[in-house]
Amino acid sequence: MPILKKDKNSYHHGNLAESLLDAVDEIATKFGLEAVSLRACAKLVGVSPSSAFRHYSDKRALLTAFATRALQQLSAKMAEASQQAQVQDEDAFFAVGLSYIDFALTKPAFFRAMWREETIYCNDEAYVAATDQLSGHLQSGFADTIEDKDPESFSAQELLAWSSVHGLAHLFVEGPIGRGADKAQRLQMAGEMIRALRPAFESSASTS
Amino acid sequence: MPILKKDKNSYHHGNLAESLLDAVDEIATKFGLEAVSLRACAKLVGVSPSSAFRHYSDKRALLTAFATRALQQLSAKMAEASQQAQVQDEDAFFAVGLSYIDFALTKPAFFRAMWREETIYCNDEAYVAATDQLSGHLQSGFADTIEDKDPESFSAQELLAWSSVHGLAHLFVEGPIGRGADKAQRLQMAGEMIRALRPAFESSASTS
DNA sequence: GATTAATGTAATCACTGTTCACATTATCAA
DNA sequence: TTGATAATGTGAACAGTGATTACATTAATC
Repeated sequence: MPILKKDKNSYHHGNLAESLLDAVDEIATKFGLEAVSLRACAKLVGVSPSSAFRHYSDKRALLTAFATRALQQLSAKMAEASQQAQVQDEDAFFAVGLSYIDFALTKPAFFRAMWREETIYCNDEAYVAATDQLSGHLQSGFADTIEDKDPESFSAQELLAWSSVHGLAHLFVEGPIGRGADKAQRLQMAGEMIRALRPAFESSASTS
Repeated sequence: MPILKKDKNSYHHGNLAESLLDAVDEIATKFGLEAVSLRACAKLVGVSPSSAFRHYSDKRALLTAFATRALQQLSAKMAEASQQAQVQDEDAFFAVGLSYIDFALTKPAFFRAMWREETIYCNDEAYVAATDQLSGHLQSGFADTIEDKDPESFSAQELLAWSSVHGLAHLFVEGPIGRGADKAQRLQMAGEMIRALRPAFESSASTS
């Protein structure tokens, strides 16, 4: 279990950088991403507001670290889904895509934090690495042959795969789609959408 | 031309509600959506900060109105693209989808403002109407038969159409895709993605 | 022309991110 | 062990934020 609140009698916290991320997690989950403030995080951890700046140059840097952690969590879920699908000899992309959307539905505040150029430092080394890892999981789930491919280049079909899954996830979280539906129904919709995508992948000779 | 700055000698502005939206437009375009503050808007219009609250109950209400206006602008672009495609006997969905992505690339701050549940009142009547109109344009561009359909229900293919186009637009604006590319190159990528989507629409009997 | 509603203002509030001088503690060489 | 130094946390301050309130000015209406 992570240290969140500081021992009141000790001057040093011991693990403040991590604990601040946990605080962002907790506040964002409970009250939304907009409710995350440095001061609220510091109070939750039991530390003065200014201490945060010893570990993060900015609020933006803190949110960047949080986004990076969220991306890694999503990557782990996708890897798990992919592995499980291969064991059970099921469609790997279906499983990976569904886990992507499931994550967005389960942790909407995390999903929001991941993709926000104005609130994070999107050229941060760790953040970029995390997005690369993510796209790698999608690509390998999509066509499980390629591994060492240039993460910058996407084929039209790979672009389509990521875009459609990401788009539905985002429309669920921020848009008008699926407003009246619960999570199970939304996952059902997602499954049908991914299935409808299959014909686009089978005729591999369609792209010039 | 819209009234932005108030006549300095007159007490009343005359068109403050609209002008505040123009101010949001200008600031968001120049300095990003995060830079939009009520006070900055008021200053730009030449009016005291508190006057904004006579026209908008909230900052959130102002941003809701702005998002609504942006949605209407996007709808207009899509309608135009659809019409032009039909005149030239081209693929309507291709044109509509491309114009969706083009809008996101041209006015990223507007696109950001549209989809942000925590910063707008997403149950606002006008906002909901604007999203309905938007989805209608996508549906009619996708299959130009349906018109009076329930905007709440999407077929798997319609879901796929919106999600993929929206997803790529969002990944361009907030994500790591197309970082090194300029606008023309990104539109090229978008065109290829939409083309790759076609096989999913041709076999209409694929859905149960 | 007087009354009333609409609209803009100034002062003020709690809260935010951020900085800086300072306090406390950990680390490590002598 | 001691003492120097780096690391880490604190308290007080700053300007900027959204929001509220009592008040000022103007437009609309009868």
